[in-house]
Amino acid sequence: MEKPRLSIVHAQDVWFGCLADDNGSLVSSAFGSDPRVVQRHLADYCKKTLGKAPELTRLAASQEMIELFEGTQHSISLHLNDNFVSPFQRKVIHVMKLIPKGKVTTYGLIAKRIRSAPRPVGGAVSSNPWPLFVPCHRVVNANLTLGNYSMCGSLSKAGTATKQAILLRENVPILNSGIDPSALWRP
DNA sequence: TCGAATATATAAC
DNA sequence: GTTATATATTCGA
Repeated sequence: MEKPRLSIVHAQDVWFGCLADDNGSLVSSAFGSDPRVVQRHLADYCKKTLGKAPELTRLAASQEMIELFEGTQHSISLHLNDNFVSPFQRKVIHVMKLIPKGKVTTYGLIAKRIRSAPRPVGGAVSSNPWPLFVPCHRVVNANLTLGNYSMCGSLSKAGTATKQAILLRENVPILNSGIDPSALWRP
C-alpha cells in the first residue's frame, strides 16, 4: 500500500498544490500565495480523509493547475476521487463541471436545477475540494456581481480579486458594474 | 438531536 | 442602498 502524494509548484508568486490518493486519483487541490498555507491545508485534508500523512512528490496535475489558472488549457488528466464529498455536494459539482469556459452561472440557478436553495449551494461551492479543476470560480451572484471566493478555506477580498482575474483570462466580459449578461449560462 | 452558521435570493422600504 | 425573511445543508455542543 503506497502513501498519498502531495505536490506543490509555483508560477510567479502563486503556489499550486495537488493531493492524490494511493491509486493516483485526485482527492483535492488548493492554491494561494503562501506555500506553507497551501501545504498545510492539503495535508490536513489528507489526514482527515485518507487517515495518514502524504509524501511530497511531483504530480503532473500541479502543472495543469497553472495552466487552468492562466486560462491557457482546460485539461484534467487525473481522475477525481469524490468518495469524501456528500451526495449533495456531488450534485453541485456535477453542474459546475458543465459550465463552459467563458461563461458563468449563479448559485440560485444551480439551486433551481437540482431542486435545492441558493444558500446550501453556496456552501457546497465554497467547500469544493478541487478549485480550478472544478470551476467554482464560474459561480457568481444572481445580480451578476462576482460574489465571494475563498482560498485554502479562508475568505478574503484577495479571493474575489483572484476570482475576477481567472474569469477575465477565460474571456468572461466583466464591466465596472459586473458581468455582462451575455456570459450567463443556464444549467 | 438541535441550534447556529452559511461564498444566497428576493421583496419591500 | 439597506433591511427582513425564506430557505436547505452542514457542523459542532
